Amino acid sequence: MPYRTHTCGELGSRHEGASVILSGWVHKQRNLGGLIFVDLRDRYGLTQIVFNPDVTDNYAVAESLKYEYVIKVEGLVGLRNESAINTELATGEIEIIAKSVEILSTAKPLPFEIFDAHKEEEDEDLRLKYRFLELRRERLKNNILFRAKMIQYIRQYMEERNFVDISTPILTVSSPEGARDFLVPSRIHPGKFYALPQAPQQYKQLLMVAGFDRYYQIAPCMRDEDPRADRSPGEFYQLDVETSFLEPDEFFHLMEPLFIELTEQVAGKKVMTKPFPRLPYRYVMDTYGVDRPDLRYDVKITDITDWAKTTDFKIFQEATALRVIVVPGGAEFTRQEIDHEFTLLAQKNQAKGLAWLKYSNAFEGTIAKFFKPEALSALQEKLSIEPNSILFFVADEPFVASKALGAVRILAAEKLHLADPNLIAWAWIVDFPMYEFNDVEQKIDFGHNPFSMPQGGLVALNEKNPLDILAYQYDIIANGLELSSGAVRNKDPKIMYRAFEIAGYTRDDVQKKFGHMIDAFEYGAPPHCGFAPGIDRLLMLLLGEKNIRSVIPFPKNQRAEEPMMGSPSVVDARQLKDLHIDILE
RNA sequence: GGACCGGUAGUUCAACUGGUUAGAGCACUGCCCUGUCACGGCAGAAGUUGCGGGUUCGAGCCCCGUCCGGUCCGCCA
Repeated sequence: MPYRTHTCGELGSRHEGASVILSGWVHKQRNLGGLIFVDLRDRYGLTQIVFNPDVTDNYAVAESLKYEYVIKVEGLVGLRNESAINTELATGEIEIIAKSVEILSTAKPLPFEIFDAHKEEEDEDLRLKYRFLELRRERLKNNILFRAKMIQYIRQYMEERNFVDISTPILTVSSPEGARDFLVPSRIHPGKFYALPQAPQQYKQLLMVAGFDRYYQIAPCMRDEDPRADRSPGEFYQLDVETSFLEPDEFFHLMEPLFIELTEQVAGKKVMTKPFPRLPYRYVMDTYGVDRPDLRYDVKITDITDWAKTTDFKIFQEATALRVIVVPGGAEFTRQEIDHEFTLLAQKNQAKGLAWLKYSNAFEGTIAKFFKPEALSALQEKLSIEPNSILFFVADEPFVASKALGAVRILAAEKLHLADPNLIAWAWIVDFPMYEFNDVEQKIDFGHNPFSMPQGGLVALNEKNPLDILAYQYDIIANGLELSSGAVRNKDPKIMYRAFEIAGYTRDDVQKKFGHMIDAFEYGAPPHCGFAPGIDRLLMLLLGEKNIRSVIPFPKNQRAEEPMMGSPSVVDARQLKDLHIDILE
């Protein structure tokens, strides 16, 4: 006898009278005394079972059922009476009139209920410890199913475009740049360590040298860094992509439809702007104060330093720069919110203060009296302010003003719900600076990826101020999330040596750390570029989840532990001895 | 490494300005109920208020320390 002839999600009125067998979990039960209803659940759905002492051979077993028992039910598909139809349920037109029931597995009382529609979330550590139970819940289950569907869609997209799926090593070598490595001790080589890959960056470039031309991989990446709400602790997956013989423009054209299709067809949401805008890094930093702005709402930072000079308000007049954002609908913010939330936030971002004016029919606010009517009407003309708006001003260094207003912009949008949850505003951020100044160490560092090609090549490196050199480096962003950075790679040994030299590395350093890469580039390296969007972040974006752990089947907690399996764990002395490791203390 | 918020029954939350025996929903146990679908009704069990110390006539509440969790900063080429 089979365990089931159908799943719990597929039976309907067309099956009336059929003899069926279903297996699944007892999701809900309603014992009316002499008649028992059970909602039987599997991953496909819910089906109502009716146990009736006149029909069910072993009714006593039905009476003993508890939540989350696994049972097998044999019975007939019956049409429900008109009044008993449940329109909320896919199988709500029918029910199974049970002839017999068998308990396949019992269940202890649960640490939390699976049916959670009306409850708040339990402590996350508890949910992680019983993740196998939380995965039975509708929302998490659907997220994991969506994850599989999205990955399948991506693979199909890539395969159709001649990309080759290639696995790169998990046990690899420690890289001196970037994040902290997870290390794996070697038994055969005392005192030596493998490192888990932070990303298959170097391998994918070597694959381009090998001639594979279009590579992709759903690649596991491991980094020993502290987590965030949008950053998975320890490990995460990237859609790792690299292509040869494509200009950045061609690369964007090749990949952009994937994100449009994922948005529209897989997630059922709307794309804000097609084709995706390409915004230079300097522009977005000035205009939005961050390098991954949420573009769903049209609130921009405007520089009004020229206007400030014409006023009599000293703080504005004497400022290096004055910048402003106009938030439509912001006139409703209270003094409490302005003083204790917005101002504090601006100060946390290094601004000395935050000035504000409300505008309805006229300008209002504590600083309004400092301005002549002509100055205010000039401001209105410049900014075309709609009634019921609030203006936030920061007078400071230009960069500080934009950064502080960028944070204020995000908070204001959250409070006013300016961002449409069904809209995804994709954009490419381009022209990242090749280098940036490290204030702490007082030296020039690579801005992002040291393997990026500088714009202008060797000439730019030799002749321009390093801080003015741009890289062929781009990010893809959406709704305030950075999905990926990417770049045209530097494949010219001469340019590499020079690029590293500017960041303070000697020829010897480069030879030691990246000698194998340079060596490879000396045997025929095609021009190549790529990127690596985070799978988990992509899911957060498409599902509208705020926490990255709700799109990962078995995530780690903030201390990088997995409470269910108990990792990381102590190991046997014997294992340590094999690995030539002594634990200090 | 740092900042902020939190920790009360299995679980989600209450408990007034420090005041008698720490309450409620769901879950759990027992009984009743033949058309429920968040079934209903009656009864019951369930607590070292994270832990340690202090202030007080009296602490879930105030203070100090500590542990744990979440969010953020640092960090994440």
